[in-house]
Amino acid sequence: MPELPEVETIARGLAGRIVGKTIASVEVRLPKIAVAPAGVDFARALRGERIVGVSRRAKYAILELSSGRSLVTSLRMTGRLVAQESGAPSYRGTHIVLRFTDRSRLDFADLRTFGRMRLVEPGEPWDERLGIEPLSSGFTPEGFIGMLAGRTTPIKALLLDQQRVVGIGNIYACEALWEAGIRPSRPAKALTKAAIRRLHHAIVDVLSRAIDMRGTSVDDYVDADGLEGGFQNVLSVYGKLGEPCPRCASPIVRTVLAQRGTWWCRSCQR
DNA sequence: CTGAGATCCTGGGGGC
DNA sequence: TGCCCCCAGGATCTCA
Repeated sequence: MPELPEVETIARGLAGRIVGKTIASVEVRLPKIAVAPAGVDFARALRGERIVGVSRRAKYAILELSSGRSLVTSLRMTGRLVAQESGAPSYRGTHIVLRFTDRSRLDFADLRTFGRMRLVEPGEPWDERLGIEPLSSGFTPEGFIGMLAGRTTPIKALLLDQQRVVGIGNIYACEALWEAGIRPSRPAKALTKAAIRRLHHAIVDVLSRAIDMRGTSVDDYVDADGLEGGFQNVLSVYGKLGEPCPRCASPIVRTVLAQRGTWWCRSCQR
């Protein structure tokens, strides 16, 4: 599942591969994937656009286009955004192909077809409901304390809520809660300020380390060059049912919380 | 506002 | 071995 570190890695990789290129043609093989404003033809509108930048907001990769429009891509669970040279084979489930004037390509593949590429007009609000970026200076321990105040929601569910803090998915929610020593089911309002500070630090730490290691490849994630990340090799609890906790050696358990598999240590997460 | 549940898909795992 | 069934999971929408 591409979360913040994976999308950040993809965006950085794409920036080095496709910025400056001009779109010659667009092939839409599965129309529902390509979203455009009413009356705008996705493929036709993109033709002739030059890629002037690639960025990330939350779990979205954003191609900034020369007209001022943006191409906002969500990968959901199995989406892949890969820069390809001319003639390179496509991944299975490739639904949209951007062909550049130098004949290289940008492929969007998604086996489960939950992802989207959305063409956004200049100034069109598409991210109004997104919360704060956890790696921005605006994400402070004090602000995080205020965000959790009075909330009865299990802390893990709150971490997954993109209207609060963006970019955290199931993997990094589990890992950050383990690092902070917090039980995933704890109501947010029941956490002490000290625990919230630990969690704030753990979120920033886990996401930063995962970016340094170019993301976590547990399912389908690959970066813009088609390469796997490295953070799956240093996970502490995610997917580790029955394995010893790296901190206290108790076996890792799996429960379901907010409809998601949740791995944690009964002994040292309180 | 808040939280719960349904929805979308398909590969892969479990059961027999 | 083969086949069928069922489920995970992010974001969005509906409903209470």
